Amino acid sequence: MDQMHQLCAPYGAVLTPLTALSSSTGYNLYENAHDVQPTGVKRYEINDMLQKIMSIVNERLDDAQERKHAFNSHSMQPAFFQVLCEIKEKIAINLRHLPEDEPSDPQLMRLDNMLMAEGVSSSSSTAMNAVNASVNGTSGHGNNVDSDSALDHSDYRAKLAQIRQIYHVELEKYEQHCNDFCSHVVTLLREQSQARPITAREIDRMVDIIRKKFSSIQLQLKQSTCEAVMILRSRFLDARRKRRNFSKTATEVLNEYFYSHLSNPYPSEDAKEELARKCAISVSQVSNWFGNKRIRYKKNIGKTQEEANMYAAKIASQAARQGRSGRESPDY
DNA sequence: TGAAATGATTCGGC
DNA sequence: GCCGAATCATTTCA
Repeated sequence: MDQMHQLCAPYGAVLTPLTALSSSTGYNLYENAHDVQPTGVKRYEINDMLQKIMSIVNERLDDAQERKHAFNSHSMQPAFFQVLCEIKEKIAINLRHLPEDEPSDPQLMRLDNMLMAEGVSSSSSTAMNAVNASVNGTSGHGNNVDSDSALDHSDYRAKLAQIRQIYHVELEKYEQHCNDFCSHVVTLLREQSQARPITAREIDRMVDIIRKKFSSIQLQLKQSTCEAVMILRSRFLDARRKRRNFSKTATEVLNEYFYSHLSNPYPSEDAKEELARKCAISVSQVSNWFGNKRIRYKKNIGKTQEEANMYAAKIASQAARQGRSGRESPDY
């Protein structure tokens, strides 16, 4: 009887279900040890059975299998199963109180979106499109760097492809391990369901729990992949690292505009577009150039006077030439 | 090789 | 959203 108490102690109030066993199964466990149950099973047989259960973990697998078989075919097995059912009914976690579907992890969603945008977690063709868009589009520094950056871009693509490959290999490994572990647990629980009450829904629930635990590994993988992509991007696509001076012609065109509009060196949007077109750079580069020029002109107004005079003379001679040829000065 | 020049970015103000 | 100012990162030049 003590062993029965020890066995059931972790389950909490064991005496009640065991008492209930008396009425529900017809076995009276609490009468004296010499009593014989209605089925003819003596109380020491229960102790014997429980002893076997307790010692099963210390045994070799083959012996354990043998004992398990003995337990399953034991005449008291249905009664024991019934006791466990009643214990479970009283103390087990009620699945109805557990949320069925937890909302997706927002951090995981962000990482997924980023990996998708970077072309890491999408299909190969989509991935390459994303990579191309990222290389050609977001660098956004005009075309003055395009001619000699093709090599860098192919290097960038190669390294991104490497990251993508590592990510997929690791993800596959992770999924394999997760599936293996889940199927192992399912097999184990199904086997155990012969000895203790486990429903299919509870097994599914357990699989869900395991998958959620495993998802932290997935999160870590996605995080480190994102970090690798970020480092790669900053190394290859950082504009400041890729800075090239504008062509001499472009600088001349910008300077001509600046010094011919010295009283108000703020080109309109249309003028910026026109200058961008003439200089073969982007509008934002024109804006940057004028922003820098205004500040640096102001800072070094004495030093830049010579430059100002030079462009003033150039503009004047151009105007004179155009006047002679009957054409008006350029209007941006 | 170090200083100057230059294009881009960031940040606060309007 | 544009601008001035400060700063960064790179290129150019003596």
